[in-house]
Amino acid sequence: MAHWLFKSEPDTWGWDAQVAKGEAGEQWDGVRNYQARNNMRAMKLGDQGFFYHSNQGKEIVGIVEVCSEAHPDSTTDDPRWECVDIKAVKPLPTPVSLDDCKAEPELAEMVLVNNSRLSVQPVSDAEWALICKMGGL
DNA sequence: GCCAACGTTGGC
DNA sequence: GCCAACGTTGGC
Repeated sequence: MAHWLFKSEPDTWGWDAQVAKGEAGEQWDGVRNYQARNNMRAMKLGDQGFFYHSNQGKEIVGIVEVCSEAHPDSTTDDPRWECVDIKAVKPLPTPVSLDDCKAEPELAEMVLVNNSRLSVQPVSDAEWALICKMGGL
């Protein structure tokens, strides 16, 4: 199973909002970046990802699961943009901050560390396992 | 609030 | 197809 990382500003769409959606989930709309879109196209039902708060907190706060594969983004008429639906699975007992990731040599290659502007990122199996551990899971 | 990094756009 | 200009993102 592939793993991912979704970034959002908590002011706009935070973990609490995601949790409030429950099992129904919510489309991860508003992505206007080809790399991010391509990552979403590659997602399969049941894939899991981290939910990251940018700007405020700058930490991974929870785990989400893809509950609908890529479909047209309903917030635009532009057919280029697609998005997946995700639902909250569980919070991390201990949020893992960007600083924590930077301080961990094994995460030096992480996209979050190297290309923080990409809003939907792939996460390797090793990174996934390590961050879950760091988060107290 | 600033600014560096990055991606996209559009003129040529 | 190149590249300068512009807009956006996100860490600090």
